[in-house]
Amino acid sequence: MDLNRLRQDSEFAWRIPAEAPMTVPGILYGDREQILQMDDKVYEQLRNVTLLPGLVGPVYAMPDAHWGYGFPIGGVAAFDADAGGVVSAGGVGFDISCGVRLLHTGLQAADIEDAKSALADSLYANIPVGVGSEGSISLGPESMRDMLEGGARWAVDQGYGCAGDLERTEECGCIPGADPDAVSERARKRQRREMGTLGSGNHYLEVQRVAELFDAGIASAYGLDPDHLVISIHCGSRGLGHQIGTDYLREMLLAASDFGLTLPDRELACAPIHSELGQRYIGAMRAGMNCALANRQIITHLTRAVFREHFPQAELTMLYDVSHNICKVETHVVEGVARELHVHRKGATRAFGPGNPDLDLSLRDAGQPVLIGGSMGTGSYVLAGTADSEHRALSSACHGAGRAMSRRKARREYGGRQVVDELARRGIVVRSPSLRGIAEEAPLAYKDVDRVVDNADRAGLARKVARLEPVVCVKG
DNA sequence: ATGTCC
Repeated sequence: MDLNRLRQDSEFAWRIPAEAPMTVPGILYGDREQILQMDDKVYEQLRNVTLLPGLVGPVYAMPDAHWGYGFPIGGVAAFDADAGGVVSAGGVGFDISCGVRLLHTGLQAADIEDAKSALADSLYANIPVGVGSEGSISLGPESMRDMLEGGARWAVDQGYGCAGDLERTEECGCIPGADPDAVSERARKRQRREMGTLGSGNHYLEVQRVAELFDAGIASAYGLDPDHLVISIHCGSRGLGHQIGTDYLREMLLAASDFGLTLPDRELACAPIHSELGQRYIGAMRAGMNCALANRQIITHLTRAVFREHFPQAELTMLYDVSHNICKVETHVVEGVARELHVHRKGATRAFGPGNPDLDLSLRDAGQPVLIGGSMGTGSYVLAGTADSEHRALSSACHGAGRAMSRRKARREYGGRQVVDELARRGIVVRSPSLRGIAEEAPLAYKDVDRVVDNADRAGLARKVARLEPVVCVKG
């Protein structure tokens, strides 16, 4: 990216000045080198977002930002419904409510050293993974509706997990306002047999070792101890979310001229929040969020069953579950005024600071756990939302390492077998149905997650708490 | 991300 087009606000914040016809500036977070290496497409896409109506405050790009569909991945944008604000299917992304759930195991790294391979085999055998993977659960029309309305709460009612899980899940596991009738028949059909499945791409289930702590106080509040094992589950709303995205992108594009919207990019198709279409999309998107929450809840249940076989003493309890592809209605103080905003976070993690009433009391003093998935074979991180993150980026932080090269290029550069062997030499056991997928997800196809997280911390988006290293990885 | 093109 050409730094000459940016104004440097601080060591870690770069501004696209709000020149007409832009109504708000764009802010990119990261160090000089990161911004320099960012694709020009991120600049172009972030600038395009600033041209949408009803924006409040700057639009933001997180340090892991890269080229996405319409909005950059790692993008944050907030709209005021009463000021003509819009909701955008491309601003949420195709994988609605993709997110990360982190579980404690109570085990130490040494406890599983001799059983890593067997554990990997069991996890791989019991948790469906890969493109089009199906589980043993099949939802009829009534159950589908209940799931779309109930989310993880529905899953717990069905026997997948316990009430304690919900206290540690965003929205207590169920976002209100979901509208199953706004979800197409095709979207539901695609999801019928996909509950409790990981999917493909960058989705995974990892057993990880707590490798380093950066804030002992918050780590203690989160129950993170050195050398303890945790489990990260990264997945979303599978075929249902994807179909909702596809359906509404098409509909929003066709309706754009009726709304008098001139789109800077077809991929930024959107609808006024107050329009019938906007409201219908929000209802469908919330159903997609409940689907993702239920999905991660069922996978939690499957994971517990596997661990019970191998380690009867293990107790899998929740640290937290948070989405990084979603539009949420939140109150934020902008220029001294509290406003209700529709905050789009696409590849950006909500990072509520201490005292936020949405947090369970057990987490409220420490702030919200911000769960960052690294690339395969590299570190993952737990951060904490801070009071500062509110005015830095509407309480948002990065979501992962962020891709550094396209999937196609990664396939040309790396062999799947070679990547698996290399990770095995480092003691990381990988199971996946797709060597091609492994090549696309090669660690070097991603940005340096350590640097991304360092800069998220230094930019004041969230505070570093712990670094996690992979031990076992089940990969889509 | 995705029954990797209805």
